[in-house]
Amino acid sequence: MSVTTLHRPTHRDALVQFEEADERGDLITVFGRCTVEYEGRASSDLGPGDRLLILKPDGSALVHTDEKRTPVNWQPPGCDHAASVRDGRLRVVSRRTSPDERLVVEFERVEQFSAYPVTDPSDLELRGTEEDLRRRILDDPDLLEAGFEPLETERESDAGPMDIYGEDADGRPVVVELKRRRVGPSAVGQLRRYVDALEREFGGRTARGADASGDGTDARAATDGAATVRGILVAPSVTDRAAELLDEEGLEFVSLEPAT
Amino acid sequence: MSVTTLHRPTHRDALVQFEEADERGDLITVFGRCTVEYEGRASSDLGPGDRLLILKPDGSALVHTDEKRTPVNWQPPGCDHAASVRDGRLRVVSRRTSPDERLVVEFERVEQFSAYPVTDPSDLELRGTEEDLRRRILDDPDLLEAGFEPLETERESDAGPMDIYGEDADGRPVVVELKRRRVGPSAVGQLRRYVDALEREFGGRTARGADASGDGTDARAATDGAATVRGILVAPSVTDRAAELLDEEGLEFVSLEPAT
DNA sequence: AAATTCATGTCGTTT
DNA sequence: AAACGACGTGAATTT
Repeated sequence: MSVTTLHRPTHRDALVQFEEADERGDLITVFGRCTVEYEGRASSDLGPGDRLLILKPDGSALVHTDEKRTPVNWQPPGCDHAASVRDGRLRVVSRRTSPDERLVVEFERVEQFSAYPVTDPSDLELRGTEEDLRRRILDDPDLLEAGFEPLETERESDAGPMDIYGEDADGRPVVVELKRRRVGPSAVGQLRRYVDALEREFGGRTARGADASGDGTDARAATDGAATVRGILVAPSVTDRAAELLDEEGLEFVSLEPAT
Repeated sequence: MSVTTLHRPTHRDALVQFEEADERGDLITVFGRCTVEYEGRASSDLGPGDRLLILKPDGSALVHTDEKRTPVNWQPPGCDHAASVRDGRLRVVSRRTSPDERLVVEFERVEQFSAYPVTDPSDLELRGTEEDLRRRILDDPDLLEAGFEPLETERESDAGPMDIYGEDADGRPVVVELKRRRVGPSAVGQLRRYVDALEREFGGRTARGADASGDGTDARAATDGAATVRGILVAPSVTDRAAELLDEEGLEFVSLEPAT
């Protein structure tokens, strides 16, 4: 296991090492003054500057500047990397198809070329996800509200699969939408789509806007005879606008975090 | 301008170079066998493996494996990086506050340490964005439909700013929501929020669900006396589910791409 | 390959 | 600092 490094190599030398490292499946970095062109879903040009190019054996490419977590240009996994010397420059091209995308990095000078034999046997263990929040509720449904009974996760509907589907203490259907962090308007819209889909499915009418008092105790279910579906958004908190929307739509909110 | 590189340095030597590079504002890379811990908005653990750590002078940190465009662990810009030697390991900690987050990378062995004096005077020029799509329509409003007159961009409403606000040939208010790529259900929800907000503002009633024929020519505006707001989604294409939703909501779609 | 949704999303802009 | 939405979002999962 050894790292290959060239300092201020000729383009030709860098090219040779690139080919060998690519063959070995090494992770390659190239640092130097370069320009970058991208064409694909969008297109971009980047003038001369010093950047770090990273080529991974899985076919991804990253161009990093001195700022930002996000690369200034990149290519997702699945690309073919190729290098060549042309017009006195080291030219690296990373291509893929569907969608057709091409990234071209041209170095007028290479300050350093390195190749790393990367191996990573470990998997990331991540905690505090939406999945954890779901488990928390399924383990103790009363966290949502007393008497809640989860019946299904990822239950299918015309609007797609809902996070948790169940019934409340009165036997009314309940759709639960989970978010691991504070939510805005879009999460309310998402919950509403599920509630609407379920009410269409049950042949009931939407409660939307009808229960202006917001206490959720209107008697339509009795007078109307149709199932009134409750929608509950579960998240640590909501923004003001999302709270207004929830109110307008007759939807509910329960504050819960993924982990204790 | 020169790159500093150490091969298989002692932790002490790596530490010294880290301090100097950090002081200079260099971009630092460390490659070697390490473990990673993260705690903040979520938390994670990563067992031993060979990875490339990148520390940027803006305070961001990236831990890259041999796969993926996204780092396996990271810290956004604005963090303080610090290194130390402890228990025979080179320990790099990257911290920030609000939110409180901490990334700890411990190298049992450093294969290579490098420091790059990165400078990037160029700005990325990106084409094919939503902004380009907007300009296209404002330059030639007939692309949307004959007689459309844009009146305002980023017009404020209870539901937030809308992309384009204008009037059609009949003087009816029109909300336009732009997307640079194929859209799904959430874009429809977003457009609907703007339309609803505008109809509340105008004191009108929503057209939602009322115009089941979908031809948009119902006479409520006349019989009701209230302004009926039209909502038009502009994107290259829509998914089936999004098309159904548009239909249900009485909203419209126009196919347009950012660039010609 | 397309569709849908989560994400430690990140990033920019405005309040 | 919070809110809101775009992003060449990426990545996982299911159809």
